Amino acid sequence: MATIGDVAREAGVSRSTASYALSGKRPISEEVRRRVLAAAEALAYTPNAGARALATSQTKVLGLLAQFHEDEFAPAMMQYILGVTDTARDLGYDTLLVTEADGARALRRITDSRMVDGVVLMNIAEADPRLPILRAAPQPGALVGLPGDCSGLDVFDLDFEEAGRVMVDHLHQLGHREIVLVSQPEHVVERGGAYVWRLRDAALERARRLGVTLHAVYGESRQPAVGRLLNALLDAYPAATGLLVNNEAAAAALPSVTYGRGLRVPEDLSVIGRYSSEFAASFSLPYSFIESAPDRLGSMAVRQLVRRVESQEGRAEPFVVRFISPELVSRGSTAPPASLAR
Amino acid sequence: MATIGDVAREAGVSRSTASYALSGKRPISEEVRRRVLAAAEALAYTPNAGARALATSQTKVLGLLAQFHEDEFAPAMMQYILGVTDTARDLGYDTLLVTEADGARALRRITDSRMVDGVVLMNIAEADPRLPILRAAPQPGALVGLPGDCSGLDVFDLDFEEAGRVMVDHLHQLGHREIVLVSQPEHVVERGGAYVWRLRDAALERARRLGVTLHAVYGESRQPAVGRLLNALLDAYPAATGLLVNNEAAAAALPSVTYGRGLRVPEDLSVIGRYSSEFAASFSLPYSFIESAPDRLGSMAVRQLVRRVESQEGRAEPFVVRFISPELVSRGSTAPPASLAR
DNA sequence: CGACATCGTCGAACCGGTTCGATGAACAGG
DNA sequence: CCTGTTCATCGAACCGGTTCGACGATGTCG
Repeated sequence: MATIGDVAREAGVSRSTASYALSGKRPISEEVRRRVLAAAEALAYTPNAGARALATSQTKVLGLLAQFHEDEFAPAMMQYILGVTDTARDLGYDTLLVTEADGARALRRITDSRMVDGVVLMNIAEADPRLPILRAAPQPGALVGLPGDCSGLDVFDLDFEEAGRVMVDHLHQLGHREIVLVSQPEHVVERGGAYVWRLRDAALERARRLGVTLHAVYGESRQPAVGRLLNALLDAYPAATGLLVNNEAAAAALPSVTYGRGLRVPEDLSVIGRYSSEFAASFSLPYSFIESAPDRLGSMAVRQLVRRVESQEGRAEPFVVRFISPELVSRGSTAPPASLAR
Repeated sequence: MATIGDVAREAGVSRSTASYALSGKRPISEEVRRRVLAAAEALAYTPNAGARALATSQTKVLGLLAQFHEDEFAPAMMQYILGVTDTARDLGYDTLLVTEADGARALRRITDSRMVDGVVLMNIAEADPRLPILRAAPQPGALVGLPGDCSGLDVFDLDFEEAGRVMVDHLHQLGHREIVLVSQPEHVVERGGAYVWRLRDAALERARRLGVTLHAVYGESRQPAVGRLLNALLDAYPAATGLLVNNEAAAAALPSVTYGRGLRVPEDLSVIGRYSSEFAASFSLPYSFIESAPDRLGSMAVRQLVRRVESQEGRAEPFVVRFISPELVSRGSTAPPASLAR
């Protein structure tokens, strides 16, 4: 493999001149520049990433820490990851994907060893053990997900509280007065998945103010448990006319449950989900839903991260906490309850 | 950040001695070793990855090239990726995930710059433009998926031909004589997705020999197109009693289609899919299926790759092409056709 | 008691880039 | 003609590890 020394020899100049000719960081005569570029081309020269990283303290690699828990729904993750890798590449960075169970140790490893210029953290928990490590790390970081303490970090997330209110408002306006909200499994909450109760508590609060009865329950993340749970819920609350689903697995399982019970959507039951449009398309979900915009969130996190990485102004800027406001995408799965129908 | 020079000074020894004490590559007195380890601990020393890569020509990073095409089903990809990253980490490697559209250029970039010690390629096409680059690269590579020309490469894939035969045999034994096979969209085949016609052609051949009528058609990868297609198929072949689905999106969409038509599985229609058990669980699919074992394939590819990376014997070993034999996981979605029922 | 292994440690070189200060040539101005 | 710039290029140092050969202090043996 050709080194810059080989290129310099081929072009008949010194190594430093070759370097400057290639980087353009100092004026070089047209003649020499041409010779160097020709030599680099002829030898198929590509700089050695390790050597460059050592010299410049820049790796042009970003870390992406994603955690896959047994009770989470892996397919929904893909869109976040693609948002990050695609945007990173557009900005000239490669992505180191770390899925290690011990996220804190993994984060320490890749930051301390200087493998990455910055890190994006996903699956943020309320009290995430990775955050103290990230704050102490020499590289900047960005979060997709809102932790309890955002200090010293850039944070991007869907506005789950507003999402909860939008869902309740929408059904209330149509005339619904008894609604069920299916959240993620209790495990997700115990692990610190704050977004679950952020949406739920906001929804409960809004329902209370509007005089709507809202039954908020934990869901399951797998079949057949999630199907059984949905059936049990519909049995337990026969008067409920609306169903809010903040749980991808439950949303994916719902069509077969309603078919099985002979329920028509929206005539017998109005449904609103919360997931990405990609997810909706993949799983053929026929429900109106709050767009969770995973690709946009991943992309935003990377852009902000790269700004901090690349400029000292960026590094000094105040930290941002940015919420995407929930957009309700209509698929016609809501209607006034049967009791109000003419 | 502490360097090995800092550790050496703190321990009162030379840099080389500190290095040997940490690596154990030369005998070091117990006393000195203790001092060095204590110093490293005290200073929270972590070797700089770039410097180490430069010195040893080893990065301890593997590249993972995955392509996401518009008309493919992204959620099914996740399991392959996890199989690779988890196994890589077990063996001491991190994973650089590259999803660039121009896979050939991306491959050249990460191999030429020596960012990775080896590469795993996914979504292999019959005549994959990345293969010549991989063969010329200084690092070894492993494929998940079977290309037209396997020379000089380690290849891992499901035995799709056998899968096609198993599916047909199974339905034939139950008494089915007219079957529909839904494959991936035509685009996937045009792009070189050889696994599609490997399964299809083997199934057609076996059906011919058994005197079974097999209608092989291209599918779609999205809703609502895939749902419409399934309905159209069931209209077009009313006498068909069996359905083979080599298409994740079609399998995911099938439950609502059968419910919608009032078809019972397996009484009115026997169904066999081809996907992973993870996928089946995520999407609540109630069908018997050929296990595509993405995590096992990813894991096998990484293990073989690491063997080649880490030993000169491994590097010299003959190249392997290894097929996972298709396992039919029963979910009770097949039965004798209604015409034979007592 | 001197020659010779053995053991533990050190210094220097190297991996392949980048970057700073110095140097020499060409040229303008006094 | 001499001085002072400007411009292009070079040499050397540096980033932070690893590794080879050498060297001094022991201990062993004749």
